[in-house]
Amino acid sequence: MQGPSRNGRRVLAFRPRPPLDARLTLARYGLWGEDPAAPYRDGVLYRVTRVGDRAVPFRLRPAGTPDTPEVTLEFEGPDTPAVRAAVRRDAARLLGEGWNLPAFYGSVMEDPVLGPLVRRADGLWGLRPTLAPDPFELLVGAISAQQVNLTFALVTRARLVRRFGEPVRFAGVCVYAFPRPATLAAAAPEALRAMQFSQRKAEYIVGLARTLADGRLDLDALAGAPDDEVVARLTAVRGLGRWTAEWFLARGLGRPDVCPADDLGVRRAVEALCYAGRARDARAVRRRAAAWRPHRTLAVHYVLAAHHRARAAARGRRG
DNA sequence: AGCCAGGCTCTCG
DNA sequence: CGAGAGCATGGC
Repeated sequence: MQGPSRNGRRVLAFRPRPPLDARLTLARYGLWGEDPAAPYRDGVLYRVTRVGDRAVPFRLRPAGTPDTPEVTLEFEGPDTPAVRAAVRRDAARLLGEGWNLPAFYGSVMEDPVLGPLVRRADGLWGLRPTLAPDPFELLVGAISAQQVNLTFALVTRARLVRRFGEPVRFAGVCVYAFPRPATLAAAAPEALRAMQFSQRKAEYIVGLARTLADGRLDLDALAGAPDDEVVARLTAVRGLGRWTAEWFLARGLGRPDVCPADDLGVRRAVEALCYAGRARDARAVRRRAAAWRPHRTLAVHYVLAAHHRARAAARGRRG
């Protein structure tokens, strides 16, 4: 798996288990503007992973086909087992390597909505939900996205990253390590106000950072807890509600059977694909999603992707 | 101009 | 409890 050093950079090449459409999976990084903690250029994703106190930049370059996927990782730093493991782990999460797509595809083959979406010819073959490499980054991103459009959410979060994150230059690209909880715990909420976070969101973010920095909550430890306990632990923190907790379960912990029905995008997608575009509330969406057990996370991801694709196509036709 | 954005907390009946 | 107000700003 380990390759030679090239241009002073370490190279790791591997073949993930198919099916995996890496381009499709990573496409979300270009959708709502650039994230300085995850710049996506010409199909190559740049990231920084932390190993101890060291910030290690790397980039992920997909190749091959969904049925014969190939990935090249390049990183800059000491070539130790710990560094290689950290880079490989983050790449596995970014590519959603842990999802069991064959089981999901087999399970929903006869579903009237999902069946057509999971066929080889549909174009979503090999799509996998990306898992956030950093749980704190995921939660801050979720708070940023509460109640505002995603473009604006990403703008505010990008300001936060540039102000409090750690810039690293790699292969001519500036990529930021997302700020650590201790850094934001020491920040003044007023500094976040200046980035156009609302007063409440500024308090939520700094409060969460303090809760984590103090050790009152250990996000990594939640990996071993059942879904409902994770939700209870997270929603006990001010600013984290059910939507954020379910998003964390799905996109942070990779739990297979979660339907974040409070999510506006999920609701719109289910309305479009299951109810001919007629309005439905979160309870109705949850009822509909019950048919997709025990693969609701993947099901929701595919419905979202299909809806997004249809909208993009409609925009393209209009000009 | 006005309404909606990938919610959440707080208050009140 | 369930419903409703307030939050702050950008885009259509």
